[in-house]
Amino acid sequence: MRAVHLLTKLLDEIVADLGLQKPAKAVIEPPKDKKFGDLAANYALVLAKDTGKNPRELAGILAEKLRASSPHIAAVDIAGPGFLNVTFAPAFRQAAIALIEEDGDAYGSSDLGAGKKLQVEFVSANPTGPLHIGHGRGAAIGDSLCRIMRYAGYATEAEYYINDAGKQMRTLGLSIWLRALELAGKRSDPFPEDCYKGEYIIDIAREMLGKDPGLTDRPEAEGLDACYEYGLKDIFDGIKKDLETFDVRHDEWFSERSLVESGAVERTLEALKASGKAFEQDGALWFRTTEQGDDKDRVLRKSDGTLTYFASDIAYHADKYARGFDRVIDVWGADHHGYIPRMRAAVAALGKEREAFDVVLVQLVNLLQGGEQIAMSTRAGKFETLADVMAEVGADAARFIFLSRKSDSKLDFDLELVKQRTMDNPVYYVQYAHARIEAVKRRVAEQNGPAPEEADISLLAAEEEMDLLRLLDRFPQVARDAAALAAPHFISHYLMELAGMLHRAYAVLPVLNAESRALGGARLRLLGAVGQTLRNGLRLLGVSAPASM
RNA sequence: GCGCAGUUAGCUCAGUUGGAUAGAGCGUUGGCCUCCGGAGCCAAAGGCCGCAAGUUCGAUUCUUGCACUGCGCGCCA
Repeated sequence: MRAVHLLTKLLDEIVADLGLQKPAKAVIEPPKDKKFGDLAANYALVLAKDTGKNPRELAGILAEKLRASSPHIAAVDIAGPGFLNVTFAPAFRQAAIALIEEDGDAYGSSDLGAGKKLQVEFVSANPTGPLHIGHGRGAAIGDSLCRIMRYAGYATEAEYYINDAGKQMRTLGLSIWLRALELAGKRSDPFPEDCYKGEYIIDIAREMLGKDPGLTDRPEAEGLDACYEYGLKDIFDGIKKDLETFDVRHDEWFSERSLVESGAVERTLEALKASGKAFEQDGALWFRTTEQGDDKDRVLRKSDGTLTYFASDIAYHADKYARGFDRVIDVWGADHHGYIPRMRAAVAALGKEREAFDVVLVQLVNLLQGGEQIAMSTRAGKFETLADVMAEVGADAARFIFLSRKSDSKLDFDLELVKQRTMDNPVYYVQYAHARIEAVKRRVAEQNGPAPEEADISLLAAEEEMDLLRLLDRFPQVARDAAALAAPHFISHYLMELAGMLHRAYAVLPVLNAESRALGGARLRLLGAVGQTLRNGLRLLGVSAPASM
């Protein structure tokens, strides 16, 4: 980031000096091959397009001015069609260490979000059963996103939306009630198809009967209510516990029922009618979402008088903005993608700009064991639930796998692989890099090795050392990109690269047996900076950075 | 039928404002432990970036068409 900043500033000044407009498509990035230098700029290429001049000629002018512009720039080469390949002076590279030491846990943070209030809503699973592995992926992505956005300067809150008002909830109460009747020997009809058939429903019913043997003697309406309330609480306690085990925290648990009961949904519908966005037809109330590009208009209140899920969802999002959030990110299962256009239409109708609402889609997780698919929707699989999977592979490994793919692509989660400690399972590779650095620090302290105070940073000149410095310098940009594109996998990929570079350097650059204590000390500080950066990145993923393994 | 995603090495996947010789891990083959942690390192082989057109100095990236895979298309939630 530092290097990019400097070069951007210098080039912008030069372009302005020449009386040219900074091209919109100007980009500065690390070249694919490090033999091209530290950073490559395409300024001459895009300026040539804008001005109609020869790109290599322009590059020559820019390069000459750039060479004279700063002592930090060691070399500027012109390559290919007109790239400017810039190499920085070693002292400038080496200064990254002091910067990282100074910034510490904040190295890589930014003010991209400028303090704007952001809400990330995720998991929000219907409380009709325990969380499964797919929810785990959503939880990992949502939680990591919160950490990344917070790091990038957004005032971020995590929220769980509880769908406790709809038909599914009545079904939950009914399912428990019927199981209770069965257990009490008062019912022998087949269990209805449309009720929840999971084992956990029977457990809940049994538990209720244990506490209240007279449950099934009560009138049905009363019994159903009791079953619903008890089941909701029981399942929610389980969900909260599962999320806790996964180190996922929500700041707010928002109840759909509270919206309905407070009249907020009705008020929202009235407002939509008043503004002409909603209309009556065929005895139902419709929302004109087609005005905003949806395929068809959507029903808000059915002709039987009941509300659709969409109706309360509009009220819910209105409530989010009313609570002062400038921006909202919903993390949804990819099977809900068809819902996005109407939700966008709703947000637009609420008078919010396009940037105020984003959806991160999370694709399905395919749970495998040794390459064999495990069914998740039935109760046949032993590892059906998130809790079971966590107990089997651990939270760190699971999170890293979830966060090492972009969210919008399918993910095979193979229990055998995730348990293995190989590069098929890179969390250990990254954690091992951190543990190794900590081990070196311990060893150096024990054996009275070189101290940081003895370091002469300018001795860091080996290829591996410069490679590490280059990579460390890139982290702030990676963290920023991850925030800007809501892409946690940028972080995990960067960490794998940094860990790989560390392992490579580790093999050839001893601290204790360095040529001098000044060099050993410098390497110690370099390793310290790598360790700090690894910790910062792992923290953004919610994965631990162990001192030993 | 319409819509949304995906298609990159044997396998699992990176690669966003169009750029240089398309990357990583696993797997395969061959090397490295008197030396701070071998959960590691080094090297080699492995590619019509789904197919075909178009846009231009340049396309894995943008446009269009086609193929295959997954998902979605209700006065369900």
